[in-house]
Amino acid sequence: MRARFTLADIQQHALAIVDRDGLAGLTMRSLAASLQTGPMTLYNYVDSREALEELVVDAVSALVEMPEPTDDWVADTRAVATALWRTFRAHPAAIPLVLTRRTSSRASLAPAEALAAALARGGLDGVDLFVAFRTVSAFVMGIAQAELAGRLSREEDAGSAAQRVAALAPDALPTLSKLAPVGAAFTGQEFERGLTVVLNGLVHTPRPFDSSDQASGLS
Amino acid sequence: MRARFTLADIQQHALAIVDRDGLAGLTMRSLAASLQTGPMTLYNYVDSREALEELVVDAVSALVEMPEPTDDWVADTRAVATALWRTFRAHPAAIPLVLTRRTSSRASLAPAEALAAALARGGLDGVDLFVAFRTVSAFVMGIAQAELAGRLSREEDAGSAAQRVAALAPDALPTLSKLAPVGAAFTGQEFERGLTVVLNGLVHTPRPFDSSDQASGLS
DNA sequence: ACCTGAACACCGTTCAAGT
DNA sequence: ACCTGAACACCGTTCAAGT
Repeated sequence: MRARFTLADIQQHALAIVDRDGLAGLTMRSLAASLQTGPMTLYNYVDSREALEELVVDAVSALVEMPEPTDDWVADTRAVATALWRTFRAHPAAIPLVLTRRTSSRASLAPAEALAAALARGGLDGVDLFVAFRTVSAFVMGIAQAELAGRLSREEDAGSAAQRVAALAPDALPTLSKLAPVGAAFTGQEFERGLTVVLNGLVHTPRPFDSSDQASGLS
Repeated sequence: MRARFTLADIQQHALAIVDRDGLAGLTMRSLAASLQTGPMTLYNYVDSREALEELVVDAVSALVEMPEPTDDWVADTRAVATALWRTFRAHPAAIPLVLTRRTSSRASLAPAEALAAALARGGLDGVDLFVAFRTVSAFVMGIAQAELAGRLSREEDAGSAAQRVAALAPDALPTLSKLAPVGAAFTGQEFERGLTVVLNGLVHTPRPFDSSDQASGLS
């Protein structure tokens, strides 16, 4: 019998389930039901649940709309990071998978290549390029998890973090107590502004990068 | 009958299981066996598996060795971030929980307060303080996941990422192909150097932070 | 009140049998 | 070769019964 499904079918249905029901909603059984077949049929296409999750990561990665390079490497770096951010925002429940599951597919490495290429156009290479790549990646992944995945999966409103902090002794957490209402009111621009900070760091860190070249707080 | 266990007992055993057997090794049943009791006994101390995982996050957070404040806010910010990094490095299997599970315990908010306080000592407040806090947090969390959790849970050696990339068409991934061997050879200093980039960004971004104040790539 | 065994409704996956 | 039902070894948790 010929193959009933394509890998793309499976990816599409799996991502749809994650988007609709969350990560816990995706099981071999629920995916099989979505494809109108039995659970064991999936094992003709996928080795394991782990492999299925990597397929979801590939599907999400393929949705990143890569920008065209320009002559401004900082703007290009920002554009790639923003493209990743937009994709994560559209599929927040999949973020933990993207952070956790390692893939080597073309789809998942294409955004990484675009990011590395933009940084290389800024004259970074060798260890400096590696550090810059890891730093921008870590920022994008970390803020996506904190800002997008946390909130949605837990059905938190914007003010709940503030309430949680307020419930504790404010004397022991004076700075967080002041910060919490700001965070509740100010949503959706952390990414852009935080990315500006990271990019300014890339521009203003002497090369080669070296942690002994620490900027003084008095400058 | 009096309580046989304390919450600290449960936290200690749970974290020990995660450290030894990984996240998948921690189940209500394995934890109960470790405590020499039945699975249902745990429900006298913990509402659910989710709550148990939050307890593990608290246990990890409590291990962060908070530095004393000095008169240098940049050094203090670095010290708090580094303390977090050291704790994550000692318990890499727990990192996905720390990234994913939200807690409001004193233990887990203490490092956050220390970080926010260090940034506030640098003159940051309001939205700028919030952005700076999120940015440093995102960098620490993101790089911990990428550098520590990924490698250990998958038993990857340092060169496997390079091999994966090399296995693909290098023509399509020219920058990553050059970058992969660098990453394989250069391990363990991404955090320090990346953190320097982020801190330099904080120092060199005009206040109030605004993404229109983007540094030019020509500076 | 605190404890806990039996049982239920799941889950991923092995195995063996179908076509 | 590709498909797939039955069954196995798990899992978190409800329920009810113990002390």
